[in-house]
Amino acid sequence: MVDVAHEAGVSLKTVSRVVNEPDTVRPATRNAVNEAMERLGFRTNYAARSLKLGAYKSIGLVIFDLFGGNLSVLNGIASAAADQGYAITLIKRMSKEELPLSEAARRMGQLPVDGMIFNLAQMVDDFAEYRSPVGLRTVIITPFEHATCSTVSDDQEGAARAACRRLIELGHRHIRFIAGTSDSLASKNRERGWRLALDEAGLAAADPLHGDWSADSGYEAGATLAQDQKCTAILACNDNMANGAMQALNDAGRRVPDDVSIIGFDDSLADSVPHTILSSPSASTIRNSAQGPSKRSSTLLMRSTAFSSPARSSSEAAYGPDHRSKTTETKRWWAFFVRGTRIAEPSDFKTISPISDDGDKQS
Amino acid sequence: MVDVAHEAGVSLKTVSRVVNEPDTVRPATRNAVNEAMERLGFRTNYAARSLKLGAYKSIGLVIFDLFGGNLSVLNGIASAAADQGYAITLIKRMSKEELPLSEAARRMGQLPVDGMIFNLAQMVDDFAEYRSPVGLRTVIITPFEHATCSTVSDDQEGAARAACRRLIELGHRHIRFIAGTSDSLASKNRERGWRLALDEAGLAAADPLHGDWSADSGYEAGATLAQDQKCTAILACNDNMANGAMQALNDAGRRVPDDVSIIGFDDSLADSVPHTILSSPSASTIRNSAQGPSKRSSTLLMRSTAFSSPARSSSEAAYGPDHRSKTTETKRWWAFFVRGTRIAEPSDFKTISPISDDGDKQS
DNA sequence: TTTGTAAATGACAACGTTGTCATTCGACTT
DNA sequence: AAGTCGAATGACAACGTTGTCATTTACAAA
Repeated sequence: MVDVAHEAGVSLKTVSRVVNEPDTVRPATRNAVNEAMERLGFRTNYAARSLKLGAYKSIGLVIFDLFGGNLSVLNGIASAAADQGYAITLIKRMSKEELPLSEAARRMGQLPVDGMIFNLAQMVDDFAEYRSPVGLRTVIITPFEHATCSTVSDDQEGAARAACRRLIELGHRHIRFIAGTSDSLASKNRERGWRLALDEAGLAAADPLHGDWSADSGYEAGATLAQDQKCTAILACNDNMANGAMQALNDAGRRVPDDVSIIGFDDSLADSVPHTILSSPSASTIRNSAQGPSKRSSTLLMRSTAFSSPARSSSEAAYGPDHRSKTTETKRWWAFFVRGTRIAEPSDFKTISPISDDGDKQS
Repeated sequence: MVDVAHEAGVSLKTVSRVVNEPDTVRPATRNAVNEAMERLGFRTNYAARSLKLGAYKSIGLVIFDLFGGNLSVLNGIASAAADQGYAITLIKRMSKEELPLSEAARRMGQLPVDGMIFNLAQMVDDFAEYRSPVGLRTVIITPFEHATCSTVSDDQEGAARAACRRLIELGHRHIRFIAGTSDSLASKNRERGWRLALDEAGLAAADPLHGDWSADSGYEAGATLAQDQKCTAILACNDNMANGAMQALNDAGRRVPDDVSIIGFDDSLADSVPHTILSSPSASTIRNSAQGPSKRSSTLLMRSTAFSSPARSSSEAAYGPDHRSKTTETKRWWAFFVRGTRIAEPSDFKTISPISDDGDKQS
């Protein structure tokens, strides 16, 4: 910058102004400075600026893998951050055990970020006792409340419940559930929603089947369910498994959606990864979007880390306890989708599942 | 840090040493400092450190969307970076037109990164005239050579060629191609490889069909190809389309793989997004991994931006021309996969496609 | 106890920017 | 032409860390 100032024959501060508040400097001067910058290939030194400003304009994202719903989260946060001129800095968990919250926070604390978002797809051991490093706000995407951190979550339970309710309204009586991996929070909550809807209707919940999110595991579950002649509807915990189950049912001679209705959850990027629904023209599924929590969490974070005071110098301000408010939100961000298009209300739903009410075999 | 030093009764420099080179400070002192840090919740200020060191230990990644192969790239770079203690900072293109290289570079130049990687899934207008900002090395993942930037690329052409060759070896004579979107570089190169193999064998290349990566478009193409009775093998530009085509063929009464062999390309994360192959138990496909270029490009970048001199002060060093070497690499990083497992050589391949050599209709 | 030597520690400047506040400039009024 | 006032610019310190180099300390040998 000193070179630019010299080249343009102005002071350091003027160069700074041209960069940050061009309106306050005369056009002639501004042009001179801009030309000098161009000539010298000047780029502002981000470290120095951050040092002065006390903020990085970047939020850290700890994500546990790059798969399904997590991708959606990454996508949503990247977009929301970009809108506010924030960058996102990514830490990905490598192996299953590797990254408890505290360790992730420690690593993130080393990086130039103003705050961080944990996308907690599965429960970790140190969730309860985790405390965010002072001065580095944490927002956790999880359905559980945390003692000190804000949490945000899509209402997966409500989504599953609504879907299951709709199936019940349509006359289904034996609705089975294909769960995801047992460590998945989303799977747990969807299962809870499914049970809830059945309970409300006074229906019994047959044992859920357990998959691992893969279409293969869905196929396996579907093969088992094909034996259950009573079963006329299946709630699968993601679309891969729904797809697999559908194949298995077809292979077993049970038609989808004629004999059996299948509803899946799709956390993939709705616009760019339309694999399940599209890959099988005869599939009947619902989607729920996971973009809500990601957008919300980044907003939360960016608001709270917005440039408040130019620079915090007193140790009290920098290291003192974090008195900012904590938020706990579990909202309905999900929505019903059929073949890529959003369904306004579950009432539009009947297109999905023509039901043979008690026609077939139901004793 | 000054608070920690005061609390522990030592100098600033000693605190710095405890953080960076703990071995050089006596255990007693070290403990005192560590306790003080603990008590005060001290985190090193990354901006200040970077300011002194002249490096951020972070690489920027410009990615055009979060889909298919790009995901794989993100994954690979994130892993490689983490191994070296680097963070990655992500910029995602929002809309189709939004982000030419120069604009992306400008934005990235604002961020605390030591270098950047462009994952160029499609050709952009300003590719040729793009020049990386001085002091901020660029590596581009693309099959094209660039005048000043290093480029890295998986040999997509070679992969398609090898796949097509294998089909020819197996007796196929009419092998058709389903292309991806026309702006895709990968699609272009795979098409080239397909043509090459056919040329080499003296076979004619029927017009390629054009999809948009979606299974729907693959279905459509498959429906068309089902009419072509001569066609016994299909090379689809990704697995989604392969899957769609397979469905269409099945629906048209042509069995896969009995009547028609289908080979797809899968750029998804091989380990975590096994949708196509797994979703259809009867599919026969190949995969090629895209992790190679991502790993290589980040290595390239991290090597070239490694802490050379503690801090660059002279304007010559900071803003002078970039004399570092440029690399252009197009390697065979791809590999054949069948149902999730790697096939050592195309010779293991015959399991895929039982062929009715000239039995059927081939005049 | 004294000396010699290596290890441990400290004082201070510097990294490149921006905030504060003082100063200079330019244009408009009288 | 002098005076006035706001806009434009500049001088300087400060942000929190680390490198350099000087100083102190600890310990072993004499």
